[in-house]
Amino acid sequence: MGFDDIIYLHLIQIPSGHAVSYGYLARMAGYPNHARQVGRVLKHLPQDTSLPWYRVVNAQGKISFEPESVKFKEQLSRLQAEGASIRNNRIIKPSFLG
DNA sequence: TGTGTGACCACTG
DNA sequence: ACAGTGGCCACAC
Repeated sequence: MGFDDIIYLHLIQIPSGHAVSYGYLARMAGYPNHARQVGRVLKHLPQDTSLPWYRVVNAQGKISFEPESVKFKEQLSRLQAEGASIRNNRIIKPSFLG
């Protein structure tokens, strides 16, 4: 079980309609200070993955893609489709940030 | 071995 | 609220 696998296991625990931060997911998996590595893992997921990568945002509650990018729009629409509460480009509750 | 990079974060002014 | 800064850690050259 490598770091990536641990992250996957915790990633799939995030309930629909919720979002967590990279740092929260890292701590959740037992790796404090590894927020950047979580970002690296998600970046390398295949395009057709079934994992809920879009439920991970940064500690400010914002999507970590350029607002005009395709990925940004996909993440936003997926979150909206699940009923995540979003105000002013920020993911609000229900979510676990920090 | 050294260096630059990044889907990050906390702190500061 | 926002930008700058320093810290963080794995990975690719």
